[in-house]
Amino acid sequence: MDPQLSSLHDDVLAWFAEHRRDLPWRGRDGGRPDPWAVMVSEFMLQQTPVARVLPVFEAWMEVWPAAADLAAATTGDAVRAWGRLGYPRRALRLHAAATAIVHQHAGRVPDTYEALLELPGVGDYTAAAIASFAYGRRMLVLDTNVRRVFSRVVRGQQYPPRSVTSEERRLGQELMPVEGADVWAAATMELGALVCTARAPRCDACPIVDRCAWRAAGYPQGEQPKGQTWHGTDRQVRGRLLAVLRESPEPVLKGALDAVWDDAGQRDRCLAGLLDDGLVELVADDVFALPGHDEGR
DNA sequence: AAACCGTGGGA
DNA sequence: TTCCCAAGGTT
Repeated sequence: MDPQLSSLHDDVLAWFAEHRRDLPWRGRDGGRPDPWAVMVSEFMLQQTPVARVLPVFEAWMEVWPAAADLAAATTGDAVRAWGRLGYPRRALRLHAAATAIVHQHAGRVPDTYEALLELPGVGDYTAAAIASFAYGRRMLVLDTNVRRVFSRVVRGQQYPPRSVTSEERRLGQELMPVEGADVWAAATMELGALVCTARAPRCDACPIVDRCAWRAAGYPQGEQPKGQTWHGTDRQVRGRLLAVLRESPEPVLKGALDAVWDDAGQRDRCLAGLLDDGLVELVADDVFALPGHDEGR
């Protein structure tokens, strides 16, 4: 192997060995983690910071320690347990994935990228991550952290392209070690999360700062990806509506939902959208709840 | 393929 | 205070 590449691996892996966080979905003392725990964590971590996932993950695994346990619950229970993680459709998709695992995979989380990709809510990143972290398969795991690290170190640019390019895949494959690709994936992700951060990178703590093309180029400022609007959007309204239902143990009257937003047209459209998505259920005339409220179990 | 889908902590 | 953005996926 290219000796320069080999020393890059060594430096990143040595840094990881020292600074690796002991997260509950990671395996203990070198052993493989529980695939279901990996899967739950990956769903929760989609666009949500580790610190906010931690307590919800612990509670979730306590209640539903296996896919079959979640599949036996109602989707409403899943949405409520999801709490304030955001993007609650992920809770529905995780529930649907658990159901598919029970019915089509005998309750075991699939161990191939292809089978994982078939599950609801599992895209390229999540399929590769589960196959890698839970089963040790040699997969290219390209998350936002890895893409940022590679963009800076190799391309010399502050930010990666908006969406994954074939060039990034080619580079990622090239850099991926033959052995221990799973540890390499975790290490490069961790480096991006803890050191090579988006906002204020801690280059003084970086194990490969001397090889960084972005640093060598004098930290040229890339174009900021344009932020998403928030105030006044349907997402904000949906969030408020669902918060009311999530925090109420009992179904609520429409009046309680009407109170969260002035614009009645937008409010009703959002409520209809939530019903359509399966995040909310109509219990009776003008009475709403999270789905499965009266199903029992 | 661009737009949509939540939330809250830190800079 | 405002803005950024965090282990993406779906349509």
